[in-house]
Amino acid sequence: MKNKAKATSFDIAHYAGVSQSTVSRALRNSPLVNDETKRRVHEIAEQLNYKVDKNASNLRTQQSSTLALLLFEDPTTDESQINPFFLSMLGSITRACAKEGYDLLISFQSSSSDWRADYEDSHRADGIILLGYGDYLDYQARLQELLDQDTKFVCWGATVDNHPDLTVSCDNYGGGQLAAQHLFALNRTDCAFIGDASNHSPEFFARYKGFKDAFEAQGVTLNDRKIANAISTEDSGYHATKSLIANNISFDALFAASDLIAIGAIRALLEAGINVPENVHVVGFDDIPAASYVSPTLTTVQQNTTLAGQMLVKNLLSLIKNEPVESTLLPPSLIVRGSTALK
Amino acid sequence: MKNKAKATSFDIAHYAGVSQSTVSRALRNSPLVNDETKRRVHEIAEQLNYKVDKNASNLRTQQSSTLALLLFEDPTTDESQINPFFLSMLGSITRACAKEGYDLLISFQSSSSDWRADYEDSHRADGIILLGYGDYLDYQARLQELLDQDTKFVCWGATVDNHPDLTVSCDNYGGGQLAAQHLFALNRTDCAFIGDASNHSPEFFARYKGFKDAFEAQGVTLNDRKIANAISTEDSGYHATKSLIANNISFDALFAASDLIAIGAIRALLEAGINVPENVHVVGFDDIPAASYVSPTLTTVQQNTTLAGQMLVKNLLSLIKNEPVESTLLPPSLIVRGSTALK
DNA sequence: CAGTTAATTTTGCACGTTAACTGTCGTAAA
DNA sequence: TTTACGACAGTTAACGTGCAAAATTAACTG
Repeated sequence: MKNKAKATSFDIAHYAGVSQSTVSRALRNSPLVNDETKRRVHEIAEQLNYKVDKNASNLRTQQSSTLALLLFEDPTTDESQINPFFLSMLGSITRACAKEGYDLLISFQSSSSDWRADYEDSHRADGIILLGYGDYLDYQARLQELLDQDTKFVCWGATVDNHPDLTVSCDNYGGGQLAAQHLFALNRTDCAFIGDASNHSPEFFARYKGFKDAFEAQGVTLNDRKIANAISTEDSGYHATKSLIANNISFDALFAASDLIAIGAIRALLEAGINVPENVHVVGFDDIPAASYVSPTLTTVQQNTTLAGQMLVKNLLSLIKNEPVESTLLPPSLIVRGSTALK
Repeated sequence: MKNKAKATSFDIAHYAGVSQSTVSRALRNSPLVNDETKRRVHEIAEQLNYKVDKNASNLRTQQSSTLALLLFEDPTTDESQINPFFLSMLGSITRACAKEGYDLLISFQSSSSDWRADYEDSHRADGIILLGYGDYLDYQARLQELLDQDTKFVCWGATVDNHPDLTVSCDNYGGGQLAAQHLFALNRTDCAFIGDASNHSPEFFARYKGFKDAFEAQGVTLNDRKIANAISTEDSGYHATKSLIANNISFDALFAASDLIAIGAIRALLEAGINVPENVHVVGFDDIPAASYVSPTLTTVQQNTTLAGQMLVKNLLSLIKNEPVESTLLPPSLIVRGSTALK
C-alpha cells in the first residue's frame, strides 16, 4: 500500500535520522556527504518511492530543465496535418532532450506575441527551439526582439541577421548541387524547378541557387520560365506542376524544393500521361517517409534529422550555459530511388 | 530597456501600493479585489512584462497544468521514424491541451519502470496520456499498477481491464465492418487480411473481427488461410503480402490492419505484377497523409484523430478533477480512393 | 456617535527544495 | 598543548506564489 501523501525529503530525513538538507545533498551525490550516509538515504528514498518535486526544485534553482519547441506551420496547412519533415525533427529533438535530461514542451505557432514571456519569464522553459519552414521574413522582427531580450533560442533554417550561430540548418545550397549533379550525370539538363525561386523562402531559394549554379558550372543554363512557385504541400506541388504542363512548358527533369511538392508533382505528371522517370526525372528534398512509399519511389536530397535535432538541442544548451556556440551547417546526402532510375 | 531581473508580484505590489497577495488575486481576477485596484495592477503588470512564475505557482497549488504524453512505438520501428498515425494524434492532442490551458510534455517509451513516479510524483505533470499501437499485453500489468496507485491516466486503444472509461478508442470493429461492406458491395468477396488476427493486438483483432463478421452476415465465409501477420510498418506489410503470394494464395481483395501495412502490401502486389485495383482491391485503416499520396491512392477507414485527441485530453482532465468519465468510442468513416475504384 | 456588519485588504505562513552559512569533532601540524 | 583544518552534518533563509485568518476601512443602523 502506497502512502497517499507523497514522500518529501523530510520524510527521508526522518527515517534516515539525518537532517533534510543532508538528504538533499545525498540525493544529488554531493561530495560533502559520507558514502555510508548517502547509501542509506538512497535506499530509503527508493523504498518510499521518493521523487524530487520538480516545481520546488525549479523554483529554488530558477530553471526548469525544460526546453520549449515552437512549431511554425505553413499558414495554409490543414489543422491536423503537420509537415512530416518537422515531425521527423520532432522525434529526434525529443530524444536529444531526453538524453540531456531535459523535458520538452511542445507548442504550435503561439498566438501570443511574446514568446519570451510565455516561456522564459514564466520559467516554463530554459530555452526555445523555433522550427519552421519558409516564410521567415515575418519573423525576423520577432527574432530580433528575442535577441534584444537576451532570450535563449535556436532556430532551424532561418538565419537571424548577423547571428548565424543561432541557427542550425541543412546545407540547402549544397543539397541543390547534389540534385543537379545527379541529373546532369543522367544527362537530364532541361530542368524545371518547383518551389520558390524568390528570396521569400530562404531555404527554398538556397536549394534552387545550388541547383542552378551546379548546372552552370557544367555549362548548362536553366530556363527561368521553367520555374513554378509552390509552398510545401502536396497539393501546392500538384497545382504548380499542372500549370507548367498547361503552359506547354517542356522539361525532362524536375527538381522540387520539398518531397511533398515532389509527390504532388509526380501526381500531376502521371495524370497528364507523362511517365516518371522515363519522360521526366524527379528529385525531391527532405526524404520524408512517404518518399519511399510513393510509386515510383522518390529520389531525394536527404536531410539528417537525427543529427539536426541533436545539434539544435546541443547548441541551445550551450547558449543556456553561456558557452560559445558555433554556426552549424549539416551536410545533406542524395538518396537515389525510382524517380530517377530507369530500369 | 527591460530589467535584467524578472519582475515579481512584489514589484507590482510596490508600484501599485498594495500588498503582494492583492496582486496575486487581482491577476487571477478574484472577486475579492476592488475593480479599480485590479485595473491598476493589471496595467503595471503589463508594463513590467510580468508573468506568473509557473514553478512557484505550481509548487503552491500542487499541480502543474501540464499533461504528459507517453508514446509507445513498435519495437521494430527505426529510431527516427514515428508512426504517422500517432503523429497526427500528437498534433490534435497538442492543440487540445493548448485550448484547455495545459502544457504538453512529450516523451517516448520511457525506459523507466515507474511512469507515475516520473511524472505525477515529481509534479511534472498532472496526468498521463498513453499512446501506442498493438502489443498492450506487455503493459496490462503496468496499467493495473497505475490504477492501483490512483494515477490519472487515459489510454488510446488499449482497454484497461474493467475500466473501459479510461480508454478512448476508435470503433475498430465497426471500421472493419465498413471495409467489408464496401468490398462486398463491389463484389469482392475473396478477401485476404494482413495484420494480426490473434488477440495479441486487440485493435488489429477487432478490425479483423468486424471485417469477418460483416462478411458472414452476408453469407460469405472468409478463408483463414488468407491471413498474414504483420506489425504496423510498410516493410512488414510488404513481406507479409509477399509470403501470401509466394504461397500461391489467391484473393481479389485485401484488407490491411493499417495504412502502412496496406502501402507495403500494394508495393508487393505491384512488384508481383498484380494490378491494384483491377486484380486486387486494397483497403487500409487510419487514413494517414501518405494514403492519398501513394498510387493508386488508398481507400481506407479513417480514424478521426482530431476528435480522438480532444477526447483523450477532455477525459483526462475530467479524471484529474475527479469527475466521472464515460467510455468513449469514436466512429470511423470510410474514405474511398483509387485502390478500390475502377476507372 | 457608539456599535454592528459588510467589503476589502493585509499579514503571515506553507509549498519542497537548494545553497550559503554555522557548527562539531577528530587529527595533524606548530 | 595549542592551533588549524578537513570532513561532515545541521540551521536557516530564500525562491514566488496562493490561501486562510486577521485587520482595517467603509457603510450603515438605532
